[in-house]
Amino acid sequence: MSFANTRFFISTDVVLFSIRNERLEVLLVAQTDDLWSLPGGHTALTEDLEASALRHLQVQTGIQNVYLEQLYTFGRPNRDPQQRVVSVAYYALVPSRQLQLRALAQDDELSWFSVRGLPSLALDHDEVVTLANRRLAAKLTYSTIALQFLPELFALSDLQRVYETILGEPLDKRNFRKRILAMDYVEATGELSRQGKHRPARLYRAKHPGKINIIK
Amino acid sequence: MSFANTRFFISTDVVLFSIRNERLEVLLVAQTDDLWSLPGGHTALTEDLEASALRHLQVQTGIQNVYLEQLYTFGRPNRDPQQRVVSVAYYALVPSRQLQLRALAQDDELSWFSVRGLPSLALDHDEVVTLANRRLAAKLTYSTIALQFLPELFALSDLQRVYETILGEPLDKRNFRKRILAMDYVEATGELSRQGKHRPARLYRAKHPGKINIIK
DNA sequence: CCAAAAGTGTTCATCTTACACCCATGG
DNA sequence: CCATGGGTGTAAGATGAACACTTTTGG
Repeated sequence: MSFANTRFFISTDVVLFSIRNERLEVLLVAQTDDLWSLPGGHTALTEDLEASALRHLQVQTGIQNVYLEQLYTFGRPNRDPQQRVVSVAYYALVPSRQLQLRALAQDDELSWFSVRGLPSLALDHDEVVTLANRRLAAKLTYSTIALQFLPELFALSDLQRVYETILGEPLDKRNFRKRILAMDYVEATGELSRQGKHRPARLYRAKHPGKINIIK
Repeated sequence: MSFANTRFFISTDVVLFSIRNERLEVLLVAQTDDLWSLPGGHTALTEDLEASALRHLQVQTGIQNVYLEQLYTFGRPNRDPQQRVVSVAYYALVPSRQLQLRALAQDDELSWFSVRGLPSLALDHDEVVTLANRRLAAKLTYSTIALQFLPELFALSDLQRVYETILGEPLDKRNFRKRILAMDYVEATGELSRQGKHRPARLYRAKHPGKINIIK
């Protein structure tokens, strides 16, 4: 087996999710008019895979400090007709506040799209998004991953909205709160939100921010 | 970025599990005395990743027709000190009957090891096995994956033994049977096992063999 | 007739679901 | 004082856990 014949390009691609406008949205990079792709690109020979994913995300979108998790590796021989590229796909979650700031600072080669209304995507990126979406929904129900969509301080109704948006169905407020509090992975801060013309909400914080716990 | 500098070796490695001697065991390939590795090796440029995993498994162990699932991609820059290799790891399950036949037909460069008693492994293969073991245990509880360890016809007590072996704890026979039958993914065949000096067991078969269903 | 594994139901505790009203605030 | 979202408990149903004896076979 010749060496030259067994060497591959590797790329890392990131499905960056956030919750905006009560929808689950994905950040995409414009390739041409009407063709979009996931942020990502070739990995350097000396670079860790995760570092590669974070680097491309940073360069192309300015976003840092995200929750990042490996999703799947896509390697069909002709997924890219130009050259053989194996793509190690990741997904990442950012709070909506953080992302609104960054997105506004970017030019219009970047745009958010609802996962139910994606434009044409390069290569097999639609497959990647679909898989990431399924994984996210599954993980919601048995982990504390939802907190990654929220800022440091949040109201329980904010958290409920995250679940409802991703699962696509309304949840009972009392049962939701009971369940979340019983899990014991958030704690009340004593602070109140005081926004909107209604009763202020108590603000909570994650007990172990950045850490994803598996529950039950 | 130069082309020559961004091309990687890719290998596929397989954690092949089976249940032997009431234990969860893994098939390893001898590298040297006292150093073992997972079956696997370089992927060819025109080859699909899954095909690569199956090919190395076939060549090195003679085993075919296994349940195979992608596990994780390992790409730390110095995981292999010789050269930069990114490893796409898979795990596979085979019924104990099938494997006994094949294993006996092989020479002694292959050996089964209990997951609690592994020898020294090459590279990061111990990490790979640990992750595969965790994934398998998790998947047992929410899918029909356990059936992949059994032959076409099996008794419910065989299935129970699979669960007990992987989970490492005894299960209540009545509750177990109730649960399995309620899930409705196996059906009685009417045949009996008639082996051993005790009452014969009814034999069941998977309703959708080869297909892994997510349950509940 | 003895040993060994197969087969079978009921009870109690726990968890899950459904459901409606008062509270605090801003305008 | 009105509109808006925040906050709270209980009862009924579903699910899960504990538990012991009879059956069928081979030797």
